[in-house]
Amino acid sequence: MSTDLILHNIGKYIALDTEEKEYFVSLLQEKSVKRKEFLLEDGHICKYSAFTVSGVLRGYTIDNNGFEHVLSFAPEGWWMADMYSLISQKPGTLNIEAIEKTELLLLSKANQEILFGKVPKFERFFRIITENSLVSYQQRLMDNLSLTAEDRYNNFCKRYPTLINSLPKKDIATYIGVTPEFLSRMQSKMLKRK
Amino acid sequence: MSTDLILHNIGKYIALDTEEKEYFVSLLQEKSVKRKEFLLEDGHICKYSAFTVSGVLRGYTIDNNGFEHVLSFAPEGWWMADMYSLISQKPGTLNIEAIEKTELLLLSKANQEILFGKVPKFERFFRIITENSLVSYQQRLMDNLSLTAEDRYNNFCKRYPTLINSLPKKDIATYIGVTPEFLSRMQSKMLKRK
DNA sequence: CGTCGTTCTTAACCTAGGTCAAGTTCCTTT
DNA sequence: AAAGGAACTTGACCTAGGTTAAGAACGACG
Repeated sequence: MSTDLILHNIGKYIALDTEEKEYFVSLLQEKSVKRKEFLLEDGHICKYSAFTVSGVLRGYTIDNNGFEHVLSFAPEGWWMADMYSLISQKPGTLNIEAIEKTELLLLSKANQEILFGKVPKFERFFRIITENSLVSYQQRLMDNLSLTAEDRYNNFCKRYPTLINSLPKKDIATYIGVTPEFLSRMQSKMLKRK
Repeated sequence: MSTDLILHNIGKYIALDTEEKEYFVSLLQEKSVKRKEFLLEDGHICKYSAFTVSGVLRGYTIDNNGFEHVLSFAPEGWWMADMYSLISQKPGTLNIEAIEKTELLLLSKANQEILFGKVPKFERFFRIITENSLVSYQQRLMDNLSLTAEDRYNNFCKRYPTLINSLPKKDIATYIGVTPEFLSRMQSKMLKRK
């Protein structure tokens, strides 16, 4: 599996020499998940950060009434993990499933710690991407509290124009915080208005 | 101003020798903000991370209809910043205000970068607290999508029992994502039930 | 290429929580 | 201690979005 994408990605934030690159890559393992296959199920302990080389992952929780809520998607070039479980090494609540056939590179928590010891620059890399992630969750939280469902949907379309056609509508719905039925009604209303 | 609390706090995640502690402290500046005084206003660029030594800060945004939404509180021992603005050095949307007289230690973005260069361990410290913060925003987002207002209120009371009496109810309301009027009605309903 | 399960749509009805308005109580400031 | 403004409460009414149900269309797999 090609490691170009992941190295390019990291290269945006920290500079690595050839040896460091090779060492980093040696800590990764490849994994392929089929459509609808799970990478992680709730109640289990998350042992890996997953980087998507191709395909898309979906991370979601199931509430007390059995409804799904999408926490995040991980298309090409994105990382995915149950951060709560990964950090605490306690059973988590996230389900991670492939929406389509997906190729991953996995970095185990154990290897990540070893990496931090050997190449401290990676501590910086993960600090930076965690900060960026934090900012986007803060924004999403404020959006949920202050925007209408329609505005949130339009934001989603603007922000992820490529994703919009490759994701099931029901998952977009629960990502932006509405029921699939309501998204459907909203879309037909928007069409009529145009 | 005492730096015991901040050093103790950092000590939970990384070990520092006396010299490193002194160096770190030398990069901080003290600041005192009065009740209702602003530390940062929206439209400005955030230049500092603030650590609360005593008192409480409130970080909130104002939406298009003029309504406030509390993003976070920073009581004793917590950090506060407009992370979006701090990272990007672009104008932000967060207002940071003292709820009561508050004593702060400020670490400027410039000094933080210098600190990372001189004592790389701090990169680890900030990675870890950013990860923890990320996890709590993820949890809060899922709670907003799956719990009723009453459950969110009860969670808040359980999680921050000490804060509950020192914060204005209107701020608790917009933190959990309801109007102050609705929180009021909810509370009287809960009293009657008991 | 048919079929069976998922996903999507539409419609009628429902409810949690919002809005507006008017009072009351509590503080802050002088 | 008085006054003025926040913060809080309560009530009547409203609406964005949820729920339930049933049919239609899509698409994965044999």
